[in-house]
Amino acid sequence: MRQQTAAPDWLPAHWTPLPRAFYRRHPTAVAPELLNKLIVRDDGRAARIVEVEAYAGSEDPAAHSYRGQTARNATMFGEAGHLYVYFTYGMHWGSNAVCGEVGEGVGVLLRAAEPVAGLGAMQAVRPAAKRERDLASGPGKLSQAFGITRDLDGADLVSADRGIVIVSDGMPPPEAPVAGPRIGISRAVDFPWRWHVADHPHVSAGPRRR
DNA sequence: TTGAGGATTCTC
DNA sequence: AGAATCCTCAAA
Repeated sequence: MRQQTAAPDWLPAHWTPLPRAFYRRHPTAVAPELLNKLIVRDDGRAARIVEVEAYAGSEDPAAHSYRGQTARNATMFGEAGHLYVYFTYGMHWGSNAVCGEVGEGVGVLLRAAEPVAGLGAMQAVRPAAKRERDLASGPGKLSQAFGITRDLDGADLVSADRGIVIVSDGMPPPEAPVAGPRIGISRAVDFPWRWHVADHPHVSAGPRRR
């Protein structure tokens, strides 16, 4: 009989986890295709991904993995389709989907999403959010809205072994996603490796203008 | 052992 | 514009 990973029983019927092969490619190929996919937790929280950035390991001076594997970035060097969670600025968590082949250290940062279910639970853990579009319109906000911290580093987004998964509900990626420079980095600042859904209100505010 | 910097967010 | 806040890693 055919080997197939069973979808978790808490997942709505028409929400299909993205397969391992989806992630096992270069992050610049994966990133724009993650737009309009859904990130989902086993308590019902779900949000549509509207902004992402690719980080490409040894070819990318802005990547955490640029100088090779360390304790912090070890998950990035593992199997594609797992969640790489990092801590920064003393208080914020960032969530990435590991891509490529084992050992490459590449992935896609999930920068912003539009909540579609479990908004009450998100608001409860995002007290600073005044409006719906404040819930997950930034990498730290998205992680906080979904309760993503160090505990979930390494979670498998394909099997949903730890109650978090990325799925398709049938909506395709945008035909013309907006590409541009990544935000908040100090090296490789011109790589046009950030993509977002055009004119979407849940995209992050972007770099502070000077 | 140290300390600069950080894939940010919030409030003033 | 400035503060918050602490982990990581290279070694200035």
